[in-house]
Amino acid sequence: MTARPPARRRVRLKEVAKAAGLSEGQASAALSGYRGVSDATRERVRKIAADLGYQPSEHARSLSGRGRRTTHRLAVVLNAPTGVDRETGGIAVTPFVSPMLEGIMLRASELDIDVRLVRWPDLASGVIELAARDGADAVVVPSFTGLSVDDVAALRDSGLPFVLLNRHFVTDPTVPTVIADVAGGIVELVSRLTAAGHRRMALLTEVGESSVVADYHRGWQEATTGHGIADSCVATRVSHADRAARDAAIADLLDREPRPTAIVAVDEAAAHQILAQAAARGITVPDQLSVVTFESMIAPYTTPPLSGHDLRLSRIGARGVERIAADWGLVPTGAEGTETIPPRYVDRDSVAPAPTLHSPPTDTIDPNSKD
Amino acid sequence: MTARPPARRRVRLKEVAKAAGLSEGQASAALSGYRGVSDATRERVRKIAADLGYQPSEHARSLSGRGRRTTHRLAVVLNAPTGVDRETGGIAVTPFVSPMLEGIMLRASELDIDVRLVRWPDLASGVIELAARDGADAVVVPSFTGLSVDDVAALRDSGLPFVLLNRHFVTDPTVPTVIADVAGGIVELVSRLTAAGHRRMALLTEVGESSVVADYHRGWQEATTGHGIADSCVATRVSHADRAARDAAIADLLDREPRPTAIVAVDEAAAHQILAQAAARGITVPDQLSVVTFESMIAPYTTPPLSGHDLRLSRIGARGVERIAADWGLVPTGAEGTETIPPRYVDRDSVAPAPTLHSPPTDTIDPNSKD
DNA sequence: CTGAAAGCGCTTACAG
DNA sequence: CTGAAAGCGCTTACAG
Repeated sequence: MTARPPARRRVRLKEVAKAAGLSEGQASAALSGYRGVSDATRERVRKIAADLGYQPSEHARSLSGRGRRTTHRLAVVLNAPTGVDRETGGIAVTPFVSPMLEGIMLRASELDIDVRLVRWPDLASGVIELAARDGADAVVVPSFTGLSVDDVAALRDSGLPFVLLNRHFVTDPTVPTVIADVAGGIVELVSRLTAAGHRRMALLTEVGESSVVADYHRGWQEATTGHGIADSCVATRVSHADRAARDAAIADLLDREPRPTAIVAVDEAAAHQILAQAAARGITVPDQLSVVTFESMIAPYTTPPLSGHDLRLSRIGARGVERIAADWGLVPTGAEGTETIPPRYVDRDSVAPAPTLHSPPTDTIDPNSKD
Repeated sequence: MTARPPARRRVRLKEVAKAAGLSEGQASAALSGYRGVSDATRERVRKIAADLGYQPSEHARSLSGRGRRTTHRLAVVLNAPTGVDRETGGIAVTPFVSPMLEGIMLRASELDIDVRLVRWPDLASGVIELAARDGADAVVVPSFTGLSVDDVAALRDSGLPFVLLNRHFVTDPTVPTVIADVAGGIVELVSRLTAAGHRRMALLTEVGESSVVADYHRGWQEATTGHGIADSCVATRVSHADRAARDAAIADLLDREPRPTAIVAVDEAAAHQILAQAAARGITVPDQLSVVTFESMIAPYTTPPLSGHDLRLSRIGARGVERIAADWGLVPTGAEGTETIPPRYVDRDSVAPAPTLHSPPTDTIDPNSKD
């Protein structure tokens, strides 16, 4: 049991009104209503309320009136399989969701918004239930991999404002969403690497139907084709949950002949594994191999530190909250439909110009190699 | 603007009652009241409510009755200086608070509890205000470094259940709190290192008045004294925010003669810095120097991977929520007062038996050294 | 076991 | 600009 003394009696509006010699309606208007009240009395009532320590009940407030400005409640819907946390014994959040959630919480805090995490196997009916019982005033859905257009329709039907995070529909750009511009990031990255002389590159992403993963591949396709190096580049999908499979895919990449001179691993743990396997093979990074990632939690601490794009996921979470807040009139209205946050490239130490030798180590060096 | 169709009219209790041919009071009792209702009608009303899609209003629920079981709102109070997040432009959460917050969110989600982050320079008045306006039903305070006994008194006065995380008062063990048993962790660690032959050890902690830091030093004092090696051990406090100072302190530790054979750096970024400086000096880890940390986010990815105690901060957050939930009758009552979560030691690769040479490298080896 | 009423703490038409 | 009343959607005494 935690400490709990007798709760102090709360000050009600009635008492404030009485102290001010006014009716409740008057006091209410003076304090928060839009009804005309003379500045003098308004000021007087404010003062009295403050002195008495009056705090309006949020429940009464939202029950009366037609949903006046009160505290807003935001539901953050997590999709089912995020893994079990052995610490809490409950659900755990993935490395991708974690920073988004932090951005959500922080921005919500600044805007006085309550947040509730909810977990529904069935998003559609769940959200409608939430809406019906005052359980939430809006919904934000981070990284809902399996989200379908039907789910979005149900979301619309619920009447609740909503926004999708890191999930979008190319077929319907009007769906409110905030995503990282990973396609743009990949395009920029391929240009950067190409400029540094790289021709043989590899992309390693997650399997699954995620729209974000699709973006990586779309950007990759565009960029490598644009630079005329599509034939010497390879894009691999692997399940990061299956460590053995992931490590085998990495080994395969490293043992290829000719070996890629640059590998882009979206997942930073995979990038770390590339560093480890490269070290085991005597391949030096970045001299013989450049490695880039799209995460930035452990990147500064690997050997060498991993260069990469920071997806700014906490910013995405924060922007999601702002989109909702704009609907509520809490902040100025900004973007509509699909909104894109550009990733930010951070150069650490794992990227260097392509090695001039482009064949297996046994070959001689050809300094004039152009492929 | 996000999508927002005309909100569907909600089903009210009155309509359920009418459909069932009962009064509102009857229907209410059948659905949720403790008042006697025949099983037959209860079942019938339930069915009708479900068919109609009835969802009780949480606002009405908590406004009427005397605070019946409805959704609970938990305020998480963050202390002021947690740093500014350049991503969100708002406050950011420290590496210590982040996992606690995640544990809180996750466990709260499972128990259907809303969470709101609040940030108050003045904890006491803030909490009282929260309580008065229905802004929260309980408060959890993670890592409130500057928390005083006066603040705790104010917390008690608010009438809200509360729990402190990672902060305790030895002078008053009845204050509800959940902390990591860092003193116990240090004692265990010193025993482990002593058994591995280490005699010259160093502890690196944060400056400041934190009760947790005090625990580290208490455990260190106890353990090194108990093993009779207090004279050859050193405990250093440094501000981790001041990188230059931190790095200088680490350099000082590494350049000492004789050099410590084991360094315990609570902060893992500091431990990483030790690895980096050791590598620069040609000191091999773990052969010539063992390094241990008390965090575990980047630890698996450094070179070599850092051994260390996992403080299980997300578990601490989850337990904090459970303590509150027990107050609300949501879960069975458990611990009272100060509750301790033992850290878990994870051996990676940065710890080895002490090197037999105990003098500067220029000396000869004395295999019989007993210090 | 059941009906009809009062009331939770506010806000907002509706009259003056 | 101001008073007095109605009502938000529920629950809980209070009578039968």
